[in-house]
Amino acid sequence: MESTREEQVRFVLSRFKTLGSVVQASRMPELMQLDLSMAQFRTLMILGSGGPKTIGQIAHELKIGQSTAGHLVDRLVKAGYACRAEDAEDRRRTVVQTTSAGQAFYEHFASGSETIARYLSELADDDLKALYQGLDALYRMVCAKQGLSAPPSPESAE
Amino acid sequence: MESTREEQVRFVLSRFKTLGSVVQASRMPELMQLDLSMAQFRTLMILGSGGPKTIGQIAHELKIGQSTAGHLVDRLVKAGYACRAEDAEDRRRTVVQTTSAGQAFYEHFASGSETIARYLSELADDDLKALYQGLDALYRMVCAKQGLSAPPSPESAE
DNA sequence: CCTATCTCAGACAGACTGAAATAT
DNA sequence: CATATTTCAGTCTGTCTGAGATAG
Repeated sequence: MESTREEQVRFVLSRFKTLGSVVQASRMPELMQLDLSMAQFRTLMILGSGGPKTIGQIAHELKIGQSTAGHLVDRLVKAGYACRAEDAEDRRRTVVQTTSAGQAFYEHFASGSETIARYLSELADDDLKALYQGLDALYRMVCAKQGLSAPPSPESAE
Repeated sequence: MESTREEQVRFVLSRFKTLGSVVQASRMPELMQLDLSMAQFRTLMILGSGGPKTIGQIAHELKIGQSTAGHLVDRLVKAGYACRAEDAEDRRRTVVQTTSAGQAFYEHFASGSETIARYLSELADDDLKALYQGLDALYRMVCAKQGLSAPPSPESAE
């Protein structure tokens, strides 16, 4: 491996790109069958990434009226992707969150990790270790740049 | 690093998951502004991943009528994400393909590699090398499992 | 005549709004 | 009374279909 640093960066990037295409391909069947409108899809993505939200918060993030946001949530609930619960602090508020089906769908879309998982366990020992080291370093870089919470040690991994 | 293989697999997977969430977060602004319906979005994903297609092929893949597929393509063309060209072999056929804007959107969605690129170049040398080795091994595993073309050597990356 | 696409007319669903009703 | 959400018209846009027109 005698390539320059710059070449290595380009190479890693191209691998990320290719693996991204594989993950995207794994998303296609679900995307085809998905019976959600774009507005509903957006709502599901917001709930999946941002956790439970009130109707008002959803309306604000999507820049639509509360009436419309309520309708969107209605449909997500009917489709089984979201559910409502009363807010204990203020019973006027309804907190909306993903169901397990909704969260699973979001995660499949966000990371496609089930797709990766199928290949990962068959890697050679030293390749797995290398991936371990490289991804962890990348993760820590992302955390640092985004000012996220201190990188948890390997032991606390999900 | 004294973890077992199984722990390492779980750890790598959790890192993929987290990085996937970061990439997903980077997709949100575009997703919010995206003025495409779900049917149009699906069509764009098909064109982006599968290359140029005729109206008939698109209709078949989406399991809709050719009339509807034609309308969907119309809108993608108006939105600037796709364009039509005559098929040289059979001038009855119209070949539809993504514009550069459409392809860029697809790739942003599929891999989110621009997001990764921002962090990659600042990794320490040995972490970058490790990522290089690990991702390449993973890529080769994917190629092997999917019976894809023989893994190109590092030099032919991209 | 056959095939690929486009055009047209019409049914239907979802998104969205603003105003009024309800609940806390 | 103020706030969060729902309900209630009503409009608009997009999807989809099938029949018929057009082109190769």
